[in-house]
Amino acid sequence: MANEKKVQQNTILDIAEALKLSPATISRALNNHPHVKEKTKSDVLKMAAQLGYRRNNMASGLRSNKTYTVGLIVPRISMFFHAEVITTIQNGLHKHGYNLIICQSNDSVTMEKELTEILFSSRVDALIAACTLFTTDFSHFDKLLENGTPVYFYDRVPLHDLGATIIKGDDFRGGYMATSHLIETGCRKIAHISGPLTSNLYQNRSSGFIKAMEQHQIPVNEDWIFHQELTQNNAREAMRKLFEGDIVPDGIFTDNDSSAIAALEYAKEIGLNVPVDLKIVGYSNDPRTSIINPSITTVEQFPADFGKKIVEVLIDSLKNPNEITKTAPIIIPIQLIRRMST
Amino acid sequence: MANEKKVQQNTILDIAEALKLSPATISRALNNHPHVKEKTKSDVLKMAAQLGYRRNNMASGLRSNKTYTVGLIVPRISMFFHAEVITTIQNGLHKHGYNLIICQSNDSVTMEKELTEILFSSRVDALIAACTLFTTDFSHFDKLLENGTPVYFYDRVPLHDLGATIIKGDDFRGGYMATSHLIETGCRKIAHISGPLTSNLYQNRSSGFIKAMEQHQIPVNEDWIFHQELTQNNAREAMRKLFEGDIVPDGIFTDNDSSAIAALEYAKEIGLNVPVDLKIVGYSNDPRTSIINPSITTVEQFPADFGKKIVEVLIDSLKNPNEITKTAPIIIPIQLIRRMST
DNA sequence: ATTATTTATGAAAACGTTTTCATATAATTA
DNA sequence: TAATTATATGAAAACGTTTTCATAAATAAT
Repeated sequence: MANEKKVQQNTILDIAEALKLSPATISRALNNHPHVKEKTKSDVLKMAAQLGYRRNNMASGLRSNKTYTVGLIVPRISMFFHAEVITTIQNGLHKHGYNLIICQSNDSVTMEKELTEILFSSRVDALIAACTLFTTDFSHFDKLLENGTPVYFYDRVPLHDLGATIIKGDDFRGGYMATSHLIETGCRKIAHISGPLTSNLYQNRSSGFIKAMEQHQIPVNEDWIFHQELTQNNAREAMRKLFEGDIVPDGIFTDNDSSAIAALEYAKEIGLNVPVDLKIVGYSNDPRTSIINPSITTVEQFPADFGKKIVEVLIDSLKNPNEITKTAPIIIPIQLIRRMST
Repeated sequence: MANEKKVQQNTILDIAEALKLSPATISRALNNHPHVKEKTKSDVLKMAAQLGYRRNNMASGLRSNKTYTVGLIVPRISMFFHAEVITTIQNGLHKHGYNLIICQSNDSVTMEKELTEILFSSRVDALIAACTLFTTDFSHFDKLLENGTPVYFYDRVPLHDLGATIIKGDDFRGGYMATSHLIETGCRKIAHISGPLTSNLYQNRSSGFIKAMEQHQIPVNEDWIFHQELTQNNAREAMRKLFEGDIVPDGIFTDNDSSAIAALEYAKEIGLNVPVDLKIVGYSNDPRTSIINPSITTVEQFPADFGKKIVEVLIDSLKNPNEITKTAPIIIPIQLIRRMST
């Protein structure tokens, strides 16, 4: 295909010539400018269709300084939560005529920085980011903010104010409810498998855990709180440690569902009966939690609500660029989904 | 944030002025052009960093007619197979300095057409597409091809030649192996839950199914082959029909894993023992198939191999745009993963 | 020392739009 | 009818690069 003769693309000048009009009028007609005759508009549209004209976004964006493109940086699109958020955002933006460039950081800070630079180079009209679990320095976003490009952080958000809009889940409440539920179903010896404390997510879920424990006057055993990357291997390792001691837990709250699944599988392997001997609560309502046997109690985060809210505030501030849009963090409520594991 | 004073971005002219050089030299230095002195290059790079300069991709792309951007259209990023392919492609392209714009068609033909137009407007250097199950008219890709933009179809590909490169799984062999496996484990009454015949995927998997049956001289019951959208509901509906008759199947081959899961759950609900009473084979090796009890035998498609191959041929043809790159369809091998359901 | 070649730089055009400013025509008002 | 206003269009500049062409400076060849 590459060696076939390339067909010259028609530009606005070709339409202008065909209709004996100036390029300015063509541009205005195509952009539905009020000061152009209806007859002219329809003529232009007809001719554009006939010539197979398609606007060159680079030329347009260069001149008008608007790209109608939003950048998105996400750790991994294959994570169920993010896939859902992205889908909602993309469909929402599409309705408003905006496109989305989706990038994955693979949870690497270096990659996140690089992608931010690239998206700035592309002059996206706005940037949405779910940061790496290890991002503590957010200065790579400064360039965008200085430039007046709105930035939206969701899920994994900066711990201090940057002048960006923040949309996050109610992680404290999630941790609190998950733990309270374990306590209410009879657990007294509860372990917590959590993620790195560099992330707001795990800080808050852990605080919720501790709050629930204290409120029910159950002593918190520091050795039973694990802050580590939430991989299946790490979860198994934690389980091994927990169950090699004299006193073993009767309840486990994990900060994601992969860990909950790993914990459940480990428990089954060592002959425990879940939920009789051990109860487990995960986080995120990953589709796997409802399929595994026993199904796992987890915390629903409503990713579609994240997406909807992001589109709402983003479109609002793109449509009214001069308004003061500094808002307090937006919190998306969570809900405990009770299943067979508790 | 939007109302803060916008900082004027530095351009190539600012660097030129600061160094008392012409913009042409700056451009050449930044692009590592051979005809520029080493000293000048390093001066320019230093000054660019100092001024926080970042190339404007629109200006650059407009002039040079290269965007270093590849478009991707996919039915849904949340499908495990596609998520894996995308991740591999993105990481691969990134290494070569290319960016990826990921778009979802939501399996809507209209959306697919619209996205194709938009990506053309953005003048992507290449387009990768996994089409809708219902795409039979591929003329919306013509524009790109006429323009000399290479197009790559993977997984769901056109049935006739378009002048684009095709990368697909060995669906015939997948269907054949899955069915043979059922037969070899003792099944004689085998049903097939397949997708719409508008897609090459299901045509080929079905052919593989029939071939295996015929080869083992097992009569094919047309009523036991379902061609419908592969939703969980449709799968349950098919199961209901299959098990309301006098003769019921002892083996089921479904063309995706969601259907296999639905079939398994239905079987459990009506009191069947899988794999004793009924054996089930799915397709795609979705993570859920290894978690469910019993785990489901399925066909691994090696999405990462798809991604790698696509990047390979794509980069090759972008680097040598004038070579004849017309290739025969590239077939990615599959592998049967045996699990507890058979 | 002169000419030819290589190396490094600059001036200016070009990419395809949008937008400002000016102006011609049509419609309205005095 | 003349003056004013509203409507519709065009000319030309602008956006920030890259690239062609020309040329100056440095080096090599005669």
